[in-house]
Amino acid sequence: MTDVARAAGVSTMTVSYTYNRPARVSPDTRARVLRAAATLGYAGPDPSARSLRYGATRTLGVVLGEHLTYAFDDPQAVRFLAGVAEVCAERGYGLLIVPTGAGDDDHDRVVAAAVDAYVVWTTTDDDPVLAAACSTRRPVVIHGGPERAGTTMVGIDNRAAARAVGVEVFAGARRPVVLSFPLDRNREMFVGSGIDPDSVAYPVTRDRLAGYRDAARDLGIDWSRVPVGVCRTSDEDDARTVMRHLVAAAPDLDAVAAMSDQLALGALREATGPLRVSGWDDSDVARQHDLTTVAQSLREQGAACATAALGDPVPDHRDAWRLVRRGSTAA
Amino acid sequence: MTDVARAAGVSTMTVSYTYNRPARVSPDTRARVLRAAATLGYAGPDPSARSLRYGATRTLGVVLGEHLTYAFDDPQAVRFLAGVAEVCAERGYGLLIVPTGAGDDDHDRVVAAAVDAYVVWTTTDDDPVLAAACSTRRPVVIHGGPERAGTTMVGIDNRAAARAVGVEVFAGARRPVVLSFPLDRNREMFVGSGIDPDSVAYPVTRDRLAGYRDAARDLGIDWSRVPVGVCRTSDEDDARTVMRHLVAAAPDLDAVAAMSDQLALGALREATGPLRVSGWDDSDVARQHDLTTVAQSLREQGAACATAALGDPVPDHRDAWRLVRRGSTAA
DNA sequence: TAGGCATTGTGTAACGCTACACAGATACGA
DNA sequence: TCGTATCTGTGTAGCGTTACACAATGCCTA
Repeated sequence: MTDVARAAGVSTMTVSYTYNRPARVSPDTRARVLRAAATLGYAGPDPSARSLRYGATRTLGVVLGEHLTYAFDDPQAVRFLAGVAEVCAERGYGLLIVPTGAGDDDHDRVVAAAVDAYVVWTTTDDDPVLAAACSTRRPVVIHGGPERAGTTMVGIDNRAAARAVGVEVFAGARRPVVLSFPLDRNREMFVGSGIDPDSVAYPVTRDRLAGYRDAARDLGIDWSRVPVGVCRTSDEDDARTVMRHLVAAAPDLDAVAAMSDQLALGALREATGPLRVSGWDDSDVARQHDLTTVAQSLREQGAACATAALGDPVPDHRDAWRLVRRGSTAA
Repeated sequence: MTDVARAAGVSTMTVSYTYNRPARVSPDTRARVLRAAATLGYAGPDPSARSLRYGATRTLGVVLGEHLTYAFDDPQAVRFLAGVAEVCAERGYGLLIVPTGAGDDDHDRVVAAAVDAYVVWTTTDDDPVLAAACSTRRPVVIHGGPERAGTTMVGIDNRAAARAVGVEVFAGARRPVVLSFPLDRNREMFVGSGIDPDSVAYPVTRDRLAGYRDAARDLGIDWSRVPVGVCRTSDEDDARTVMRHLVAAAPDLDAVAAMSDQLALGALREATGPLRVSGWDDSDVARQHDLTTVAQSLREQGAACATAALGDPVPDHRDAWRLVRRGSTAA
C-alpha cells in the first residue's frame, strides 16, 4: 500500500480511503491511485491485516462434527449447511468449514481459525472439538445440542417428536425395533436391547431414543425388550446391514422406527414380511416411499444457527416439527 | 499476549513460543504461562494477527458459482465440495466458502476473503466472480472451465463423453432431444432447436452440447432439428416442466440425452411412450433407474482441485470418465 | 579449568492496515 | 471581509503476532 501511495504521489491513508471510502477521495486522486495499483499489481487491502485492524473477520466458522467426512454424505447436514450459507451470503459473511477429524490437532485448528463465531453441528457432550470452540470465547451456537452454559442451542424437541412418531409406528406392533444413529463417537454398528437413552452421548439420538421409549410405554410395550440397531451413519447401506442383524435377532419384527428416512428406506428394502416403518426428516425419499415421518427444516435451522451466531435473536425451534402420517404406518 | 507475559513474569516471546513451539520452553515456564493464560481468559494467539505475520492464512477459498444457493441443491456440487474438504482436512487447511450471489458486491467479497488460493466451481467465461478471483493474484483452480491463462483447469473431456453417451442414446432414434443445464447466467427455462454450442457461456454445457451434436452427426441426424430443453438447475422438477414443453413441441420424441441423472429421471417420469434416456454422473438415481450414463467422480475432482490449488501437481482428468451402458438405452 | 554446545529466555522490528484527529483549501452567506 | 462549513489530504499510533539474533545459564568433555 505504501508503494502504491508513493507511485500515485499520495499518502498511505489516501490509498486506504480509495478502497474503503471512495467518496472520501476526489475522483482525480482515486483514478490515479487505482492506476498505480494496477501497474504495481496491488489487488486491494490485505484481508488478514484488515481483520487484525478491525478486530473482526466477518467470517462464521462451522464445525461439522468430529468427522468432516461424514457430514457431506448426510443430506440433512448438507441442507443445514445450505441454511447457514444462505444467511452468510445475505450478510456478506464468509463461511469457514473447519477441517476436523483428520488428526489429533482438531483442537488447535478450531482455536486457530479466523472466525467471529462458531456454529457446531450436532455432536456429543464430550466432543473435544466442541470444547475447543467454547474455549475460544467466541459466540457458539450448537445445533441439536448438547446444551452448554454460554452457548445457544437451536433444534427441535426431538423427544416429543420421537414419541409422536413412535406411537404412530409402534401402534399394534408385537415386535417393534429401532434403527438408530450412533450412540457415541465410536460409531460402531451393533444391535442391543433395552438401551438406556441416558447413556447415549449424542443429545439428538438420546432424545429420540427417549421419545421412542416414551411411545413404547404409552402403548404398554416393554422397552427393555425392544431391539435397537445402531448404524454408523445415516446411510441406506448401513441400515440394510444392521437391519439384517435385527431380522436375525428378531425374526418376528413388525415395526421399525428409524431416525432418518434413509435408514427407513434401508429397513423397507430388507423387509421380509409386512412391516410398519417410520422415518425422519420428510425428505424426497419419504415422499417417494410413502413413509410416515417427522418433518423439520434443517435448512431453516441452519439459517437460525447462523443468525444466532451473528448475534441476532432467533425464534425457538422446539416446536418446529410436524408428524407426517403416510401409508408406511397404515393398518 | 503481553498481559499474559506480564502475569506469568516472562517476555512476550516466551508466551508465543509456549503456543507455537512448546519444546522451546521449559516445562515449568510453560505451565506458568498456560496458567496465566487460563486466568486471564487468553485463548491462544489471534488468528488474524498470525496470518498477517505469516503471510499466509492456511485457508482455501471456494467459489460455488455466482449463486451459492444453487450449489447446495446440486448433489454433484456437494460431492465436489466434499472432495475439496477432504484434502483441506488432511492438510489442516480451512475451507472458506465465499458467499456470492446475494448482492452486487461479489467482487469485493472475493477479493477481501482471507484465503491462500481459490477453487472455482464450474462457471461462465464472463463470471465477474471468476474475474475477481483471478485479480487477487492468488492461485486459482477452475473446475470444468473456463480455461484461463494463469489458472489451472481440472475436469473431464465433456465433449468426448457427451459424444459417447450421445451415440448410445440417439442410436436408432427418430426424434432425439436434449435436456440441458443453463446456457448462460440468466438461467431461464426454455426450449429451442439447433442451438449453437459455441454460443453457450458455460464451458461444461458448451462441451456437452457439442458432444451431443457430434453424436448426432455421427448418426446422420440433423442437429438443427434437435430440440434442446434448458433447465434452470439440475433438478428433477425443473426437468419435468421442461420435458412437458419438449413433448408439446415434439410429441414424437423418442430419445433424451440429459446432462444429469436427475434431469434424466425427470424425463422418465414425464415419458408418454417408449423412450431412450441417458443421464450423467452415475449417481444412485442412475443405478436405481437402470440409466445409461457417464460415470465421473466429482469427489475426486474436488480433491484434485484442492490439491492443485495448494500447489501440488495433479494428474490430468480429461479421461477420468466412463460410459455406463444400462437398460435405458437398450433396444 | 577452559572451551564448546545445548537449553532457555529476551528485545527489536516488522507484517499491512485503518481510526482518529488534524490541516489546508475552497465556497458561501452575512 | 470574516466566520463557518465542506471537501480533501496527511501523520501517528497501534491492532497481536513471530522471525531473528543475541544473551545468560548450565553441562559435558578434554
